[in-house]
This record gives sequence, structure tokens and C-alpha cells, in this order.
Amino acid sequence: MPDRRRWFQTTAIVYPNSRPHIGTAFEKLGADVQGRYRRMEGYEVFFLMGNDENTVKVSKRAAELGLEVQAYCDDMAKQFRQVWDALDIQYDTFVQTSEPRHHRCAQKFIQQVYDNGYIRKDAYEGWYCDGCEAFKSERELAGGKCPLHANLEPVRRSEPCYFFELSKFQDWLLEYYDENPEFIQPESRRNEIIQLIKTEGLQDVNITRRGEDWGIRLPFDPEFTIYVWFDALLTYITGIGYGADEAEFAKWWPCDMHFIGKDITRFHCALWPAMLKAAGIAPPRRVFGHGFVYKKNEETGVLERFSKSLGNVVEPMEIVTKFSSEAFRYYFLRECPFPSDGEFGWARFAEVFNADLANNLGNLYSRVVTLVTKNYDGVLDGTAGQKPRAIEGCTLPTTVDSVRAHIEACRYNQALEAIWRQVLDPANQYADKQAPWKLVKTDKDAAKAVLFDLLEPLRATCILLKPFLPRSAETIYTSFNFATPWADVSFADAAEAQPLNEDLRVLAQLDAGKVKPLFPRIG
RNA sequence: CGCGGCGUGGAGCAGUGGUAGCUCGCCAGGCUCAUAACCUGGAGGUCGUAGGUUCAAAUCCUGCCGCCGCAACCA
Repeated sequence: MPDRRRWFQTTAIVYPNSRPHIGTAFEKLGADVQGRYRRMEGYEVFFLMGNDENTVKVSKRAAELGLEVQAYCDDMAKQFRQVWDALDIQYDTFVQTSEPRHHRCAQKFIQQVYDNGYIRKDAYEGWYCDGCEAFKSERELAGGKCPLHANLEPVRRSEPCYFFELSKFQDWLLEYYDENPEFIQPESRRNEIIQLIKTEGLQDVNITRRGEDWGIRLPFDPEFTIYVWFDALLTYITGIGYGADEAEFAKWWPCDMHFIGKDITRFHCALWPAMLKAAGIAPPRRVFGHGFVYKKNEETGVLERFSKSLGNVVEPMEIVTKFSSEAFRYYFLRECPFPSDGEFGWARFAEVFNADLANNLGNLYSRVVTLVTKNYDGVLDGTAGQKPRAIEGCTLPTTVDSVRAHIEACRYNQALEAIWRQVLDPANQYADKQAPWKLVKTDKDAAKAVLFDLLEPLRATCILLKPFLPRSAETIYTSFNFATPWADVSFADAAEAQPLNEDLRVLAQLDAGKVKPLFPRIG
């Protein structure tokens, strides 16, 4: 057991050749919930994000726009961060791979791997397209021609390069997977990778490019630059001090969770641990390959991949501006299973928002506040030191345990479902059954007790929702004088009623005795 | 036989051997504190298909059909 529980997590490093879309945001969101949850649970958390800028595509894009590459990268990084900030992604560092620090540390790393004897100079031979000025794989040349330059004949070409000897790590990797069943998550992805390696095997990979101006120089042969994958993965260690601040690096490494898209599991589950092993560094603890979000075509009902050519890209800011970051967060976390695929459609978005946020949570909050305000002037006398009675169908300790388990397995949609079905629904049912608005006319104390009971599921919900909807949960929670300060709440507090030192009262700002709707219905 | 995933009431999903469940939508009723919100009840499924194993299969096995991902500006 480490003396202090710490949690280091990362999200995939993004190519900034276009602005982030919903799918990119989905990943950041899933990681954010995990990070916020771990913080609540007392972990010291470090959340690393960044942009992958040392690629030919980026320099081309900058050239198209007539910008200096660095200026272009800095501007994109700014734009990305604006989006992440708008979505309340709570990250601790944002690495740009064009930073001098990253360059230095990456060079140190590759030198180490070279010194350890896992990089060899050889010749790369393949089909080269003069139009693209790049090598093309057999697959890309299906039909014998480059799909982008059908008028040109691909030529056989050979050129010097450096190979990373990935094949040497195949057995070690399979062993590592075997000994660490949690390494690749979810399980379906793990099976996929193991199967892939067993059937196709791992080949040595060319990790250099020649004749590029933009990128990181190979320290032992400056004619070459480091190929983007080898360089990008290093962000995960250069961002926490590798090669610069060894104490800091030792504190955070190995990584507890790399969040990545399912398309790049190979790089993170095979290449990355092998690179680290080659440099004498421990492999990461877990890699989580999340699913993709597809766009539901509102007219045809067909699911499409977000793509510029289809013109169906939805930018996160569009939703945040129209609705709110909380609405954005809720939809994707509740509606799209993180471990597998999900879909986005405007109609569905409104449906989910209205049903769960407006009608259920928002309405429960507003009916309770109104009842307490109207009938008791906002103060429930005599509730100091009291404990609420349990509501039928709502066993908080059980629910808290299952929500916890779901979050730890990144099953965010199931965590949210549990909160709604096991806490909020019973609360609304209890309200209806006890009818405190009626009871208050005959037995004011009994009605008061019912309202006091109703506040408990609301309080627990806020705590459980804190990683998911940080703003709304805070607004609701701080509408009352609950005992534990918002900044200090943990899941354990949600399971057990916390007696107050003073009578319970409504602190929310009211307009004519009513709260402003937190989630105004759409439509 | 490249690898992998999916096919459950109108829509979206849960359910890995033992009376088919949830959300939305729809219909009827109740309530009126609340954001025309809330609560109760109902209609609607032979769980893609054909076989097999079993006392018992949506759930295990096999064949077939259909859809999708892994290779392309794209997470």
C-alpha cells in the first residue's frame, strides 16, 4: 500500500489539425468524471492532457492557412483549452509536444532506448507515392494506385531509417497482459489485442522520418526526426517530469489510467509498454479504450461517423452555447456507454434532458424548496440533530456502493441510472404518497417530517452527482445548510445521514418563493 | 475461412440457464406542492433465423441471414 493514495490519469494526445468535435470531448469527459471522483475519494490526482503537434499533417495545415507552424499550434492549443474549460474538464496540465521541454525529454528517452540496444538503423522499403511524398501500405494501394493520385504510378523505394525492435517484446507483452488482467479495459478490447498479437505478431517499427523540418530531431542522427507516434506517447512521461524532475516523475509514474479511443489501443497496449520497457521504465497500470460517439442522421436515422466530408460535425461549443455544459455532460455520460459506442441526435438530446434533468431531478428540487418555503418560511424547526427516516425503495448505502463500482469501471451510464432509479424515483414516489401539501393542513409537524425525509435523497444525489454535474450538484446542495461543506463531501457522506447542528433551512435565492428552474425544459 | 462487435415490444437499452425488465413514446385514471411537471394502471415482444444440448435457453453449441467497426481529412 502506498502511503498516500495518488491517481495519475491521461487522455489521448490530440492532433490539432481541426477543432475538437463531440467525440474528442467524450473522452475528456469520461476521464474528468474519474478524476473528480478520485479527488472526492481522497486521492491526490494528476490529470494530463495535451496536443500532438509534431506531425506533418499539422505543418501542412498551418501552411495552408499561411501561418507559422508554432503560431498555428499555439492558437489551436488555446482553442482546445477553451473548449475543455467550457466543459469543466478539470485537468492539471496541458502538454504541447512542440514545447522545448517535451523535445528535450523525448530526446533523452530515445537516446536511452538506443543505448539499451533496441533501436537499429536499417532500410525501409516500400511503395512510394510521389504525389503524397510518402510511403503507402499495401492496403492503401489496393488496386495498385494511390487513391489520391491515380494518375501516378507508385514506385518501389528504399531509404535508411531507424527501427524500434518491437518484435523483441512480444512474449513479454503477452505475459504482462496475462499477469495483469486489468491492464486493458474493457475486456472485449483486451481480447481483441491479445488475439491480434497472437495471430499477426508484432513487427519492428520505423520510428523516424527524413527530410522534415518540423518535429523532434533524433539525438544520435540529426538528419532524422522522430515519427509522431513514438514522440506523442512520450507526453505521458515528459508531462510529469521525466528527464527534468525525477522526484516528480517518481511520484506519479506508473500511470493509473490512460484513457484512449478504441482505435488506438494497439499503440497504447503494445508499442507504449514496450517502449517503456526498452528504456527501463515500468509499464502503465491500466489502459481504457472507450467507445465512439456516432451522429444520428435526424432524417434517415442512420448512424454516421463524424466527418468533414459528410458535413455532420457537431462542435461541443454548439451544445454548450445552446444549452449548458451540464446538459452536455449529462447527455453523453448517461446516454453513451463509455466502454462501448453511443450516438448523438438533437431529438434524443432534448428527450433525455427533459425526462431526467428537468422533470425528475430539477422538478424534485423545486417542489421541495417551494413546500418548505411556503409552509415553513424556509426553516424546518426542530430538525437540528435529527436523522431523516428511510424512504421506501431507497437504500442509500447499497446505492452508493454500486455507483462507486460503476464509476471505477467507467460504466458512467449505469452509475447515473442507479442514482435516478434508486434514489430520485423513490423520492418522487414518496412525495406523492405522503402528499405533504395536503398533510400540512391537518398535521403540520407530520408534513414537516416528510419534507425533512425528502431532503435526504436530494442531499445524497448531489454528492453522487458531484463528479458528473459539478455545477448543478453544487447549486442544489448549497441551497440548503447541510452539515458538511460542499468542498469536503465524499461518497461515504452520501451513504449515511449527517445530523445538523442547526435547523434545516433553505438558503437558495428565491424569486416570489420559487427557485429559478435549474434545467428549463427544452422545446 | 483476416480479427472483432451487434441483431430483445414503436425508439433506445438491461438482462450469460429457472416466472421477459428499464427509460422515452402511446392509452386510461389520480393528484395539484412542483419546470403542463409528479404518481398509479394498461396496451405492445413466440428475445434475427434454422437446428442442437438440457428437466429448463434471450442466456450454452452449430449453421445461416442481416448490420457495423478495425485499412482512407476523421477519436
